Amino acid sequence: MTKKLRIKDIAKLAGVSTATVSRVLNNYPNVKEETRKRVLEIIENFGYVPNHSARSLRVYKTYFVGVIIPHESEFTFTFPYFNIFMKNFAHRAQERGYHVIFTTSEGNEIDMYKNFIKRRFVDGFVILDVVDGDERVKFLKNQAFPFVVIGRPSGVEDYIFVDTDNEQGAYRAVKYLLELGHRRILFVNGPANYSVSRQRLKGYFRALEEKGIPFEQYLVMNGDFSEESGYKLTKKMLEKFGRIEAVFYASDAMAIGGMKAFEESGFKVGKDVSIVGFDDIPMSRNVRPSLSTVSQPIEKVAENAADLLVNLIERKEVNSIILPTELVIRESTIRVI
Amino acid sequence: MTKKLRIKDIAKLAGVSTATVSRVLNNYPNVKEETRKRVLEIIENFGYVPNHSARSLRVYKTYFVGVIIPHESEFTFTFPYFNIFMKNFAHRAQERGYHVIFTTSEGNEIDMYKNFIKRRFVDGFVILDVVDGDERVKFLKNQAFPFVVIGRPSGVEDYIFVDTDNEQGAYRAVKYLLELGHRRILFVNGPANYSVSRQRLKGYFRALEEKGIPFEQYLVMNGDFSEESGYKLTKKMLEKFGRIEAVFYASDAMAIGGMKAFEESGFKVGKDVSIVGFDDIPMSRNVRPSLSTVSQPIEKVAENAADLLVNLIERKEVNSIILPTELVIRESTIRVI
DNA sequence: AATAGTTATGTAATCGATTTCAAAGGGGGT
DNA sequence: ACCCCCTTTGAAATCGATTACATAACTATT
Repeated sequence: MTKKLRIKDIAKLAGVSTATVSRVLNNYPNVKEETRKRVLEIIENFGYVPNHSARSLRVYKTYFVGVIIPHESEFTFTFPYFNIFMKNFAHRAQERGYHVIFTTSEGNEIDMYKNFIKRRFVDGFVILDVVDGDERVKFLKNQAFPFVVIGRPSGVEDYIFVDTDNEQGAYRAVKYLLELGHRRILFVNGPANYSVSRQRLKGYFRALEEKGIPFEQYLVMNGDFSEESGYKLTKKMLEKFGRIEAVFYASDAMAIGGMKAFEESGFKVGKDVSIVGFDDIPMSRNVRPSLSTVSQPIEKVAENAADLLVNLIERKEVNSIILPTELVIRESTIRVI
Repeated sequence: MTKKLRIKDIAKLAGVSTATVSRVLNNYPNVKEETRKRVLEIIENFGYVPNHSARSLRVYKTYFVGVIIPHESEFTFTFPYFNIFMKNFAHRAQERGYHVIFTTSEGNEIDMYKNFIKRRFVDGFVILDVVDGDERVKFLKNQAFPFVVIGRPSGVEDYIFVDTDNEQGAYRAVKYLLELGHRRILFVNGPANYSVSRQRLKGYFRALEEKGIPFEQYLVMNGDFSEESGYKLTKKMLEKFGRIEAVFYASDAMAIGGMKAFEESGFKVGKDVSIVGFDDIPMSRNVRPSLSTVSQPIEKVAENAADLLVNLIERKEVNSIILPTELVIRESTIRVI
């Protein structure tokens, strides 16, 4: 292991003081061009890089941002593409000079955040998997600590977020089902206390309204985004209604659960019944029939989240962002007129 | 934001020196019980937590470990369950007092590691997605920097790893196909320069040998673990052989690609042909027919990796670990005698 | 040539912990 | 009362950077 170099060593080698080396490192203006060159050359030759802890201690910044996931959370389902998010978030953050600390929390989440802040582990947080009135959002807001929310919970105010246009996505999906000729469209939504659920319901409502079709409360139910809940709710609906024309599910996982239920009851999805999901998880391309769904631009969500968070930390101007979704048509839907 | 507390403040409040507070914080023996109590109470009351950078600087340890993923890597496929790995790895590391820094690298990977080491970002690394003669392994070994490898590459020596028993897994899968009555079993392996491929080939070979069936080189081919490569190779085999009894794929993704190819050619998987995958990714449960496969204990791999890495960092005794796999029988296989 | 105003550089303080070293305090034995 | 030894404590150095402040060196102006 090459022995460690300190700023002092570089200073001695270049025949200057540590202050000058530091000025060169941090691109200060008042350094003679000749000196700057000499110092940079030595830094380059010896491959010197400043110690992160020392710098961090002095400037009171860590250049780290935190991602904390509840250990029990089924985030994989409620926020699909988690790894794609992480990859793109970390990448963009890194381009901006920050690194990501990833951890899971067990029990009291807020304690984890408190601890991170007090220890000065990170300069900011990104918050995933939020619910209405989210305690973490309240806490961080209260602490005036930089953070960005993925999603758009209600019951808390005045925070910076990145979200996809759920209302628009649901609207397009339902509108498409209507255009195919379906009239009675069931909607298996997510949990009622999620803002995404509220937004998707709005979209569902708007599409019906536009076509002059009355909204019927009994056609809407709440699952928990999981495959199992999709399966169970579909079973229940089949018992209740006998025959079903079309269903819009608020997650691909629920839609896939629903597909199983239909098959078991002898209905062919994409022939006897049309279904549309939400998320466009990889599996949706591979189920038989492949699933028509609303696709979310996760990469962009991640990149924007990183940008906003860094801007927030560096006190630049920031504005929340809503990204458009896209309807992907596959085999699970069929025209009836 | 509650104003920040320093060890000095706690010392003053408790009427002792900072040295004593530090001794209490770090559980040193020579502190009078009465003093310890008083100091602890104040620490508790004021919610004091030591600054991480300062501590880090002084003790020359960061209590961080690094996970660096090549940005272009399709690790999701070659190492499925990436998020499950991360979740469990981070959780166990945290239990041991360490946190995870996650990042992606672009271009020269080794530079990234160098940088992390020189900056003293982390105390150790875990390395995923390794190939034979992996440069990162060589580099870190050479630097004598603590690291743990997931998998077991050849061409590099004397490193600590956590691996699943690929040889055993392949052996069980092929043995099962033989027991079902199949005789000519094709094998779509992974890339030849991966140790997992070599190990799985060994298992395939052993199972055949045990039944006295001669090994035929032309029945084995190399894909790249991706769904597409499974599809293409299967198409090619169908052209070549006309009819196929059974295939063992070295990844579920390839097996699922293969299923498509069979269906397109009019063969019913689980009736006309038996196929077995490897990995047990979530999708395998949901394709039709569901996929028989070899399941890997990712959670345990992750936990063991964290334990080994921390032990390595703390200079405790460590031994590499090989974890058993399990054969999961579903609908894609059928008995023929 | 004297002076003012920049520019370039160095000295030393600082960030907040841990740890070395020295010394104070307390108890036991003679 | 004295000495020794062990426990407990504090003062000050230290980790490796950045930065406030002081000063030296240079330029420009009169």
